[in-house]
Amino acid sequence: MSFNDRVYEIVRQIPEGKVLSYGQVACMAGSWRASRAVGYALHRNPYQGKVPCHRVVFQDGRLAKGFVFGGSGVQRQLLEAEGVRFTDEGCVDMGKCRWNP
DNA sequence: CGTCTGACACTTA
DNA sequence: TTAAGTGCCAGAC
Repeated sequence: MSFNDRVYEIVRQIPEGKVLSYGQVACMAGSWRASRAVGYALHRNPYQGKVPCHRVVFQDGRLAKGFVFGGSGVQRQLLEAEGVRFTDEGCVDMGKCRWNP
């Protein structure tokens, strides 16, 4: 079990309508500073389709600039379809949609 | 094996 | 408040 696998397992457990920040995932994985590693792990995303990487956003609730799996616009569409609230600024309502068990 | 880069987060100026 | 700098982990060269 590596840090990378831990990240996948955590992201995969995110319920619909909820999102997580890179820092949050990194903290659950063991190191809150490994936010970069989290982003890179999702970038490779070997479990694409099983791991909802679109539910992982910035700490502010904003989406990545140049996403790889289809574009940030697609990510917003996916999140909206799951019930995630978006502001006019294109940010997710972390106050209500942040998955915090 | 050493070095650089990258879907970030946090601190300080 | 905004901007810049620093630190972390994993992968690629």
